[in-house]
Amino acid sequence: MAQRKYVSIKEVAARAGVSFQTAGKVLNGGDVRVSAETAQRILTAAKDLGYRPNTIARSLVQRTTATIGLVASDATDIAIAQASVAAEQEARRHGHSVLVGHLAAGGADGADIVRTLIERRVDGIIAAAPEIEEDTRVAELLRQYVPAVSLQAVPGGGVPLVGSNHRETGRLATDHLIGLGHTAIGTVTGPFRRRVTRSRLHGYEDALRNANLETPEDLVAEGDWTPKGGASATRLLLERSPGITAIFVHSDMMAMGVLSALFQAGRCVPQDVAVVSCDDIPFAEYLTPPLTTVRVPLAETGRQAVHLLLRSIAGEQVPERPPLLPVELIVRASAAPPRKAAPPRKDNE
Amino acid sequence: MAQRKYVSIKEVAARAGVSFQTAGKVLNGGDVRVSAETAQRILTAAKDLGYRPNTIARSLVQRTTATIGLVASDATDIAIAQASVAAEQEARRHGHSVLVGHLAAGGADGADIVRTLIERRVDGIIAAAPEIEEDTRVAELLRQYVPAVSLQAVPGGGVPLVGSNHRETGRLATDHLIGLGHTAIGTVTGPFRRRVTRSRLHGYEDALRNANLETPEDLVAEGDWTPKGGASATRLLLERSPGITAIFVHSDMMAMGVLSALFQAGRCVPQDVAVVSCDDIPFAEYLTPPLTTVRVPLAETGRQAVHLLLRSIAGEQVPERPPLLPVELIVRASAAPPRKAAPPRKDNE
DNA sequence: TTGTAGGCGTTATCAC
DNA sequence: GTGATAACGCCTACAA
Repeated sequence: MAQRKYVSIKEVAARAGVSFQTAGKVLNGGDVRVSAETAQRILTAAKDLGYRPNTIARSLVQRTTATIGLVASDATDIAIAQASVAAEQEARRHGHSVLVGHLAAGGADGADIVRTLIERRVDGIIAAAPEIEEDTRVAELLRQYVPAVSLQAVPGGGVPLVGSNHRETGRLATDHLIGLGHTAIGTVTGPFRRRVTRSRLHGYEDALRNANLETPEDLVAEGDWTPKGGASATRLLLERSPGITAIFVHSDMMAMGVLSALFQAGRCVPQDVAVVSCDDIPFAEYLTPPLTTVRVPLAETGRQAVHLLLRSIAGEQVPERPPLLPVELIVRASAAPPRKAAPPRKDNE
Repeated sequence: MAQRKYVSIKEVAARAGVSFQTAGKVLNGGDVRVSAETAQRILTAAKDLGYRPNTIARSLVQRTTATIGLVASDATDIAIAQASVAAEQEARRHGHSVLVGHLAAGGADGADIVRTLIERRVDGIIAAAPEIEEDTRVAELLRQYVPAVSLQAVPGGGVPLVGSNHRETGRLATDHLIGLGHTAIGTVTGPFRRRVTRSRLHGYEDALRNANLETPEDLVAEGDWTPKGGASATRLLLERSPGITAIFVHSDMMAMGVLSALFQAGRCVPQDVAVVSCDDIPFAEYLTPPLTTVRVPLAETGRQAVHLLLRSIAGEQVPERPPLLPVELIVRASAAPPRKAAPPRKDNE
């Protein structure tokens, strides 16, 4: 806590008996045309003094901060956390630091966060927060000032979008359920306003349609990505359609709530109700029962976002719609064929 | 993507027909002694041009960045994520931005991350990564350059420590189990090297000792904070001490693995084995069964870290050991009294 | 009320 | 090889 004042390049130079420009060359600039001996003198002087380069000053003259901004969800949602941690690590591997801003509940402060990032002159911004999907002010800022990459739709476009095929995800999950022999398949969705939700819902409908199954509205219940929301959506579903034998859930986090609500309603998973979800968060396999889910490459998405952004920062032209990352069904224990002759139990309701 | 060049205060001034210093006054400096009319002219000029103050330049002269650095764990661990998100939000509420660095697996890069933060001249650093508990290089940097606050022990001290009473946590959990009538109580711990682990273990032993119960080494199995580690520790425990009727787990994340392993071994929770854990992560109540756990105020810890750090940055003297945050037992369904006459089942093993 | 001078720590350019 | 000179965008005096 001795709050030692930072020593500048000049003090190092003085101690080494050279001009500060020379010191600068050996301490930072790559093209060192300095005699080995003076270089050494400068280096030891720097070490003695505990010199730390001042990136702020460097940024000022070079007009680049080697920093990227990350706007993320509240990150109670593990899926987002996965992506953002991976993004940060990847950025650092490429010599960049990351300035984060987590949206408050509701996400109304998205524009404030982005503005701050811009004022700090980040070289680029990654948006990883479904909440700002409809925020036109954020979109505006993202387009106008720095290169940006988004993990969700940006109103008005103009910002490259990375992610996976959500419709395919919904289809894959539902197909699996259909393949097992289910016909009464409900779904617990994300918020309807979210594009991910609608895409996954489309995938779900695609699958049902292909199998000539109906999709009555009773089979769809809206959640909010939280376990709690998943649980209440499930209760609603059971109430409206007690005959349901399978549920496609739009996220693993909600699936926890679904499992919990099912358990409390006395329905066994997978015997009474089969559950398939999306994401494959790290502990999906440790739920009871282990979750059958469609793996979404979250970490990889974060990394790809960084790569695209770095290319964009470097002045390269990057596609606004790079190829979607592949998803994959991970079969575990939460989905099984429906009970043959046994009609759904009516008790516990 | 039009990469508009940033406009500087000079261009704004030119457009408003004043000197750039005057423009500076109204755009930033608080003490505006400028006529309302010119001020207005400057403001509109700024808006027209899309002026964004350059924090970098400001930082250079003011020698403060209004940025704090956060060194965090890989954050697959939700507990850490909770604290760090809360910290970031709180920092922002106080006008500070947050530069994060997530340790890679193993945490060997702690010093690199801190060095980067220092070179970026963060005003202070929060360390939230158990992995660096023994890293003396990190400790050195933390002491030497900027105010810092840590959520875990720092070798050599000199850095204020925030957190909760881990020993009390262990005691509370174990006492609950004892109160329910259990006598064969095992524990799945964090890594032994970690101080948290040892403290919680001490709490566990305190409780057992007070109840005149033995603590054979067989009852202790080491985990690694992950569900997977929790699961294997549990299997080990069941193998060594099949008669166990209760388990105290050192984290909710591991508890998921414990629950899972117990389920697979055919032991019902809580009837056959009672489980009490620590943390109370957001979805603890949605596990099957809902987890009885000792709540650790993770978010609050993050916030307190920010408060302390901000005070320290302001030059205030802060205590190296501020009061520990209180923990609280949350009773849910994963712990019940042991079966009376029924000896532990031997099948499935 | 407004403008001028000087400097924050660095890098870049170009003499010496 | 080395060192002047200038600039990056802003702020804090202080002078007009």
